[in-house]
Amino acid sequence: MSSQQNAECCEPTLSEALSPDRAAELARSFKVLGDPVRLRVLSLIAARRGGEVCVCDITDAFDLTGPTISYHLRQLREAGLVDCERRGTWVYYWIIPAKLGLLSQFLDPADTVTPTAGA
Amino acid sequence: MSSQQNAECCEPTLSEALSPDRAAELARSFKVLGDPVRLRVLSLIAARRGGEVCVCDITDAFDLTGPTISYHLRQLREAGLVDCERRGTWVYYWIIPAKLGLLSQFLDPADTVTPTAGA
DNA sequence: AAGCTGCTTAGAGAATCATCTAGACAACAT
DNA sequence: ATGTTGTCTAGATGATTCTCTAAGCAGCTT
Repeated sequence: MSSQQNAECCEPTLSEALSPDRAAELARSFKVLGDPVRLRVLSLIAARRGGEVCVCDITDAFDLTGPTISYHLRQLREAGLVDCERRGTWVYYWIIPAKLGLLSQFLDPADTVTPTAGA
Repeated sequence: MSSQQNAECCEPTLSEALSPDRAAELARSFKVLGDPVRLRVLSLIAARRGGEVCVCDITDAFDLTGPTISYHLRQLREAGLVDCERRGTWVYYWIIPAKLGLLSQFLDPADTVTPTAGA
């Protein structure tokens, strides 16, 4: 675990020029979000009251094999978007809101120069 | 142009279960954001005072050929993240804040159940 | 301990993607 | 009209991705 390499002081927004390193880091997160299955998995986890979902429930919700779901969960995990814990037989996943918040804020147009009304 | 197919009434957030169609639509946007070059291009456009950037300025900022930049700009355009207009010799690009806002809000953890502190 | 179930890892194959070169179109200049 | 410059399209290619099957580990049950 520990997937944050370049934790810098300030969270970037689109309105500030992005260094190549920072861009690569953010792009990796967005790329992980850029798959419909992963987005649905993430949504399924986030929508769950209690915040935790068993892998078996996720697998049941899709027409995909277990290994495929496992692959997508790993992508989400390695991107720092979710974390998991084994409890006995089952493995439970939950989302990491801080990471989502960082990405959300990066895209937030409130922090971004509005075109044709720029200040 | 006109890339919004299923404009529904409410913008989705992660906290609500995502339909496969909606997930596919959102994933396409995030996939476009999931490339470091495109993210830097978008940042370069968004950071520009006045909100508009000539393609030639973008191309100059990268160690990539013109066609490659053009390819990425097309991806951004088809995702509805930017739009462009030709003015004489040059083509100018600007971002579309509404689209960014939609994606930002989708990821906003304020709209999302916090794990272990769920409602 | 032997077997069963839940989940992950390993490896393979088809599809998609990012990049390039070559060529085309658009607008301006001479 | 012809040439020059800015941008885009077409086609090709190596790399990456998503999915599967097969096999492995972890923990429970008997």
